[in-house]
Amino acid sequence: VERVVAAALSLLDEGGPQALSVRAVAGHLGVRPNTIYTYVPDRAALERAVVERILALADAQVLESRTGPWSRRVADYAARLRDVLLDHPGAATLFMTAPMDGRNALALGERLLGLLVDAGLPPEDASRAAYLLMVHVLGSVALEVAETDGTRPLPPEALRVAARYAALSHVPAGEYPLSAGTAQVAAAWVSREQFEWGLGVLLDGLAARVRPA
Amino acid sequence: VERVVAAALSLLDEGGPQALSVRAVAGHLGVRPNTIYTYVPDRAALERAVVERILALADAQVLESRTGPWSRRVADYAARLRDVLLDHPGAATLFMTAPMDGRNALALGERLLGLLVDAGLPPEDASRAAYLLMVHVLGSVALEVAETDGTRPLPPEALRVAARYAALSHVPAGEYPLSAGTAQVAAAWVSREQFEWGLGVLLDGLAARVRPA
DNA sequence: ACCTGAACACCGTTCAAGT
DNA sequence: ACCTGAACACCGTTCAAGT
Repeated sequence: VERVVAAALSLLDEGGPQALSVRAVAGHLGVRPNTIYTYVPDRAALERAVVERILALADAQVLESRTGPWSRRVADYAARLRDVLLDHPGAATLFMTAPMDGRNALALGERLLGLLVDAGLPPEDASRAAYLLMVHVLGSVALEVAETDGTRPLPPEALRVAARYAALSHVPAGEYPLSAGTAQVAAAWVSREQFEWGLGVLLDGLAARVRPA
Repeated sequence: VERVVAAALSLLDEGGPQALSVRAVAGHLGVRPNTIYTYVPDRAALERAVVERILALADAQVLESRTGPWSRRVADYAARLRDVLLDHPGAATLFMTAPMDGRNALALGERLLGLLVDAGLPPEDASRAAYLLMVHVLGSVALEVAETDGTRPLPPEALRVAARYAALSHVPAGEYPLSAGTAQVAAAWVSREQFEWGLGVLLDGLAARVRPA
């Protein structure tokens, strides 16, 4: 089972999202296509397993710094998650598609919840906030990756932003004055800076919901 | 071209995300598969066209109420967008996959930007905020739809939440106390209430960046 | 438990050709 | 401009069978 998931992930890393297929995994293992069904019930399960595998990587990498203000700790957590996902761009789409219901997803969620409860959020709000943060991380990564071919490694951020800027220069300023006037910023929508700006807005909003200690 | 996109959308509505294929569209129009390439260069272009088509529906539905506080207007705008997307669940995934670079996407973005600039955000922040809001809307909808089969109409929210609650009841409280303790809330992650709670957090964070009038 | 051959009902896309 | 036949190189999945 492990080798099957590993093969699937390396196919995604090298060839992007389309590179994953049951037959390709079989080929990669030197085996006939139907052999895969000995290990995995169907393709959807294989995708869920890949998601779980990547979450395991994330779990290892997310060392919870117990120092600093809670907003900093949450921001670090989110940034690490993003880094891990961007390191496997071919698999990023799967996170929007395959339900994150495995053990590793639970473990990650529990940790994030802990961080937010420690911050002083009521448990109900902590739960909502955890999901809000995941939507931000997963959504940002998915949209960022969607503009690439999904192979690893991603082109450097500066290049991707520059390409967007070139494309945005064709926006007619007469018809769309605001969009044209902020093309520089819109080009950088797929950047770490945008991600963290958004995260900052989000954390400010959460701060207002922290109950006085 | 129009009939091709209409056929694609109705396939998605009736059969979910997997129902869209070049061959199925051809079949739906009573024509051979390769005929489709007279109208559209490839499958990716077809998907972009579907996205544009749905954005056109959204554009029609997003009537900008000029009354009320800016945060209310932005929230209404986001909620309408969400409604339109949830009304075509089979196409929701396409929004995380196909770049939103068409005319209708631009028009929608320009309107949102206008709303945010009127609110008093500096143009650069308005641009970042517009994207942040889109990530929230698109991300929330995609994750919400991912737990269904993507056919139209979606099961009622109450049913989807109840199904999640049943699944979450299996979370071991010993290992994941926080998750288990907030299962009720986590079940409702795929609800309008969660969407608007998150939107509220976001708007509060943005309020702090509005420059004094 | 692990693997196979053979088959079924599909894909996206290209090319030369016809009206 | 619109459509076709024929073909190529693929898919996911099932089933009966073999070790």
